[in-house]
Amino acid sequence: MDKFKAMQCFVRVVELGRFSKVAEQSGASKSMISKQISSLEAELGARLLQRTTRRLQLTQLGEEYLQRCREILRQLEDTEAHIQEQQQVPKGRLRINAAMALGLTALAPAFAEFMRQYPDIELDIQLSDEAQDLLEHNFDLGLRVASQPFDSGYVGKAITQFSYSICASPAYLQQNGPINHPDDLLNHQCFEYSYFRSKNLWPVGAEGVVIGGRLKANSSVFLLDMVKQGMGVGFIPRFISHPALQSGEVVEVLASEQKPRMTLYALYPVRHFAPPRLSRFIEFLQNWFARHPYLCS
Amino acid sequence: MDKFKAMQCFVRVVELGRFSKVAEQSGASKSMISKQISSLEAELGARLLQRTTRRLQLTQLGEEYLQRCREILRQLEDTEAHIQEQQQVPKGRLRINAAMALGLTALAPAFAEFMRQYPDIELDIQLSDEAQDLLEHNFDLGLRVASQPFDSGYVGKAITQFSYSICASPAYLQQNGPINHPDDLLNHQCFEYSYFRSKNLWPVGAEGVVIGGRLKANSSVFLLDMVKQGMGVGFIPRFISHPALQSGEVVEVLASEQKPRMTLYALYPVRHFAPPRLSRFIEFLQNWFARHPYLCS
DNA sequence: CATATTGTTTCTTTATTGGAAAAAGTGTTA
DNA sequence: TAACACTTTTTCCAATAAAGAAACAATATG
Repeated sequence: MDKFKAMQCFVRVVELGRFSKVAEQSGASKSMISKQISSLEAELGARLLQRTTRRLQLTQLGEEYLQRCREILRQLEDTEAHIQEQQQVPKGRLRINAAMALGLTALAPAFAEFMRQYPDIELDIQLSDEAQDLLEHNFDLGLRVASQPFDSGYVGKAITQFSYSICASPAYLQQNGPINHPDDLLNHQCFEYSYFRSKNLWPVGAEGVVIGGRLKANSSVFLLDMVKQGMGVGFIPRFISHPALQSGEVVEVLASEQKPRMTLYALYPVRHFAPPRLSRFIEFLQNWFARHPYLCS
Repeated sequence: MDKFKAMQCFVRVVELGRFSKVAEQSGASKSMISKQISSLEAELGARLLQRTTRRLQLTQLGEEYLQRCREILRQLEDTEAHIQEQQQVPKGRLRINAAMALGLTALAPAFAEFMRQYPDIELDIQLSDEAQDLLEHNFDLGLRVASQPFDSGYVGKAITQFSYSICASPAYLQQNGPINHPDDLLNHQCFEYSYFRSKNLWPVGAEGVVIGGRLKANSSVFLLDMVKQGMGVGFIPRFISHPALQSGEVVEVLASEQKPRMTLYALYPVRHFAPPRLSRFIEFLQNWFARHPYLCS
């Protein structure tokens, strides 16, 4: 039996509260988790968890063991991070959670270049629209645009800022008339983005414009596509619209108006020693976005 | 790979200085040790030991890793000892080194009873005439009659005291005359015991008697056998002669003379938490000898 | 330069791990 | 009280990894 794995498993079970959750989350089978815990108990000669099919309860011994397991595992992690620190070539696995739209657009080329630059680091990228709990899902890193405040226990590091662009297709503008002033938006089909805090208030011009239109969606990528098809005007993050703007498929209007910016944050659990692969990745991202300023302008 | 085992192996290799020594000592094959170290290095991505066929040398990284390994392993041991502490039934393995003569005589029935009393504890008994280095040979406990001072880093706990007996066979005494006074020994075949510090000076009577005879051997068990066969007189630890005295095969002479005593010590490495099975064993031995005082009288 | 010693590699055997599915347990609900 | 929904545990089989023997390679020593 691999005792460290078993200990890790035990800690995880306590954290998530159910065997099956640990199983699906760690990509192992339920039986495996059960066996790990059982063999740990057998080796110690003590029951760690009092379990019914409905409830898991730490025994007194389990409680004590848990504390010590955590300490030992932390120390092991620190040790390995410390060794890695002194190596030229970082290696290991990074499990990253990122916002879907980011992953599909701005981050993809950055990830690709990172993989070229660090051939010994494996990536496990999970894109999701909802911000996932990093600890629960065992992520090393989350990449999120700042909206919700960070949980304590996490470090949030600003990576870059993104700007928005107001886009329409040339054909649409031809048909529906130009947009030269924020107030012009009132006469246009403006798409609403579901996750936008201010809903149908676009923060452009002095005090914003309350837009109206027939389309509302929860995906900026989807909205951009509708813009391309000439269905209306979108308030689209520049990192999404950038390629389409370059190719001329869509054009930007009200470019000189002040629009809010959003900040991309890297979130990761606080630790004694962050594994070097993680520090490197964050540095890399900051550099990468510094070298690709058009996404922010 | 079982990282825990590998770390243990690594520490051991550094302690013993050679792969092959660890192999034979731990009962594994050389290839196993080699693989353990290699896979540990592979996982860390760093070389721990610079090795030629003649010399092992810790790399700088290896040195640091070693420290941390030791710390982690110690903590793990403490944790398990602490858990065991709270269990009713101690379990595990005890690797014990004992003096050959002790094991063959006094200790054998004690071990047997211990095994009956603690069915979940395995024993690995290594009898040897030379006192072995406990750490090097990975013993949990050494049972030695006090002679050499204890190394620092070890705890020595007195278990019991043994007395000596001066023995001869009835037939021998019949032929060679009785022994009623220490000086009578001068006219008898007295056996010399090689490991005796004072060699041919028997510490009996006021200032001892310088004995003479034709037989010298390094085993009291062997000497007793020669006594049984009527070849002469032996200065024999009582725990060895006891059964023969009981059966009448040999008789004791000069029983009322003062003779030195020797102390049986349990030696074990100092640790934060001694595993309960070890504490129990030592307690057990003390009790056992308290219940069998005839060995000491 | 031969030799003895030691770590590594290779190959085969053996033991262990891991997963799918069935079974058993447990609290809830009809 | 019985059916149920949801868990953990067990069982069995396949895949994987560990372990050992022996041949191999490397290197200080005399």
